[in-house]
Amino acid sequence: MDHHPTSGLWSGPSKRDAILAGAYRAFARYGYANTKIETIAELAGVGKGTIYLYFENKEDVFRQMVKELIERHLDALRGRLSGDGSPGARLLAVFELHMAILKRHPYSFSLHGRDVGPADEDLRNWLREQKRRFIRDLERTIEEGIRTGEFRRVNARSAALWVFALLGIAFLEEVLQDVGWEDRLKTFIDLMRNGLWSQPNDTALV
Amino acid sequence: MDHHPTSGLWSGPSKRDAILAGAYRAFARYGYANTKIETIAELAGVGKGTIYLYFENKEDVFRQMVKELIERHLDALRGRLSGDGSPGARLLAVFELHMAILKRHPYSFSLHGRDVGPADEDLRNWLREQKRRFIRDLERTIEEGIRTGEFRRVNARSAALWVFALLGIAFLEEVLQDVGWEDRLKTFIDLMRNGLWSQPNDTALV
Amino acid sequence: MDHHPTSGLWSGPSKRDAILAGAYRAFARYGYANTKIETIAELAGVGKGTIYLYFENKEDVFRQMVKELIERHLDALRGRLSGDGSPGARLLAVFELHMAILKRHPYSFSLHGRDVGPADEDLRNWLREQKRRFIRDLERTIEEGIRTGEFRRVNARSAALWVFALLGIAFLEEVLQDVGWEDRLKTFIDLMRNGLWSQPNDTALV
Amino acid sequence: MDHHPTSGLWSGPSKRDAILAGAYRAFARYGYANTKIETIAELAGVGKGTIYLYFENKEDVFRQMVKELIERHLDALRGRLSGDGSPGARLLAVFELHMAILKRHPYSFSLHGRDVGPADEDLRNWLREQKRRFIRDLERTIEEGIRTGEFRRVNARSAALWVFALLGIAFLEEVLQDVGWEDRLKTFIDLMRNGLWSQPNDTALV
DNA sequence: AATGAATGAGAATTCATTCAT
DNA sequence: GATGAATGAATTCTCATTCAT
Repeated sequence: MDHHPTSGLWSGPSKRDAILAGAYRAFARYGYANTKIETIAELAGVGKGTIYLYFENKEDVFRQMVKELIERHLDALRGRLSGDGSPGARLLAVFELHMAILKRHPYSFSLHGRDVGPADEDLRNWLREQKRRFIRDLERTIEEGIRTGEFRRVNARSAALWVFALLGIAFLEEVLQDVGWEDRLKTFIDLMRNGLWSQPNDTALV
Repeated sequence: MDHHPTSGLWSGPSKRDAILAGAYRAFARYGYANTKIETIAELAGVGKGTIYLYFENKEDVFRQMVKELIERHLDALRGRLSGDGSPGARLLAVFELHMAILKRHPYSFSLHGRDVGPADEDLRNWLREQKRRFIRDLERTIEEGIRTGEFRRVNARSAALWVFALLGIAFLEEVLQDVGWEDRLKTFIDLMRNGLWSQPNDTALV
Repeated sequence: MDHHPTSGLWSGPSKRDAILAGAYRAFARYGYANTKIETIAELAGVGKGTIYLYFENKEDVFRQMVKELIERHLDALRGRLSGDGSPGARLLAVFELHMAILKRHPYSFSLHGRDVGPADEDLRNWLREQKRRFIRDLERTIEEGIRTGEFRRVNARSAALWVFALLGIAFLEEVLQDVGWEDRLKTFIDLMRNGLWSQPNDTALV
Repeated sequence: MDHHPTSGLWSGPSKRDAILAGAYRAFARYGYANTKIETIAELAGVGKGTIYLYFENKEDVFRQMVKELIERHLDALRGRLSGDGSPGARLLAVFELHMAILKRHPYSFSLHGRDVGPADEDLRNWLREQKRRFIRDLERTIEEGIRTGEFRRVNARSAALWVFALLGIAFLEEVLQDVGWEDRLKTFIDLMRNGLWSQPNDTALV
């Protein structure tokens, strides 16, 4: 069984990692506002004061936690994007991995979808930049697919946005638990490939 | 001049509306934890104490604000979904309206996607129910389209999820401002109709 | 009986005054480090939070308290310095008032002599400036006395320093309680007037 | 080169001395409350834990530091007081040395005059006792001078207080840097000898 | 109804002190 | 002896909520 790149989030022996792991669980469970530093410390198995040896304050713990979380996730996806196979195969691989990660880290959801904590300007900018970079990577892959003829001739930039949006399906986790992951993934990929309409059509809208 | 159903969110003269409008701006800008009741009062142009004449407490302000926001948004979309035209045309109309609303309410996305505030069980359940209901409506429309032959024979439930996910494109608002709304919308709809791949293909994944 | 200008320190009805009065008592009794904000609040008869409506933080309470205390004291002394009578008489009046104030405000001592709290740069500069100003006023009075022939021809600036140093006698309050105020004042004034030596002498030192 | 008794305060190679020297600088600069044990350790060039090998706690560091500082200073002055020469000459010698010490140890004044740290009963009593003893020594010298006719017939106890107060001139160090030490000392001594008034006068006050 | 000064429960943060290395 | 990472008791400070006006 392969060791999933993100399954052992903050599993290192360092106090810093222990704190981030505790913060992850606490924030996911209670939301930012309802998480006490003391709770994080308890979950991390360290003293309250220790947190302040490694982080500025509560907001800083949150910020660094989110940053590492997103960074690892996107890095993992990027690994697939620049892997082997045709652009289409790589795009599907990204999808597959994304879903797998979310499946194993239900908490991750809460963070994406629920309470990204204080709308810290720094964090917001960082997130924006990360998204931008990832979308750029998607764009290049799509351009390549267009060149090889695997993809239709679409606006690569907009298509990258579209693919990124599809990754947002994460949000729906808690919405429909009655649809199995397998089915869901299969349909998504089918739609991504072939679209919803039975007849090709690009009549102007409205 | 048509009066857009959701464009004038809380534009009424009532204090309650003023408070919700202030809360909307404050929560979107600072996040739940960093928003002070006092700030909401200032933005609303009322006294701090007044808020407690209309709401139970801070969480209640947040809850009602989100509920009304989502309710109006989804009601508007539902109006299009049950309007005139073929299932496909109605689906596109929903898309179009969704984008238009987000265009006018840039803050809105923060609330949809990220900062749903405190881990309030009640609100979370309500949101889940709303999404479920809306997805069910999408599902029925897609089933109808499949029956009429307009759509391909796909798993309607999963396809509904997929469409809902696409609405999440809202997130990208702040990410890529260099892509015009028109272009983006056109490409999205094209992809939704026809998919990204040039050759129809439904080989099993992996 | 005349109402002493500094006897009713912070006797106003305002919360701010009440807090400063409480702070005065608390700091004098326990020293800066051992004074809790809560204690000040209790002595002031207000809630803990109220203090933060009027002051930045503990250090700010201390700073403003000292400033007002010194300001009133020096203003009172200055009143005598610019009053009626010959320069010599005015100088003696300053002395007399200074001693009287210290006699009535034993706490004041503790503050002067014991724990002037955090060596806050701002406060230190302010104190220095106050002393400087007061010494300048003393200097002018001494110059006037030299002109009128009441005083000997000395370096007025240095003499002003000397007089100011004598006011520091305050410190000795707690040292020798066995010497009565009357005797002490009489001797001090005598020495200030006539010096300690029986024979005039200005042989070079060393 | 003469080894000035107090000039090389805590200059020994022992850790204990290094700590006291660091504490001296830290307390003088930041005040008791704002001085962290860690800062003292840094200034002393030792580890934080080392301090607890030589001292009970923070208060103990402060107490011992002040005690040694004052003890050395007063011992040095006492040496002059019981030296050679007439009582008047010895008094002037004390003055001279006092000024010299302050000149080399500008921080010193903060400790003498202001920030005697926490309202530690033990330290306060010790300081009172030290002052009392020194003033008694001054008193004896003055009595001797009165007997020999060098000094005028004044209340020796009050005169001793007066002289001690004059030593408080230390305070003025930071106030007036534009007056040279030489001029200042000369004027002070002149005033101490001859008084400020040109005509002997001991009319009762008030 | 409307207000905002006042409050204090509750959370964040600090830092003297300990103790394993 | 020396150290400094770790700790949690003790304090500062915040801010939702109340209530007299």
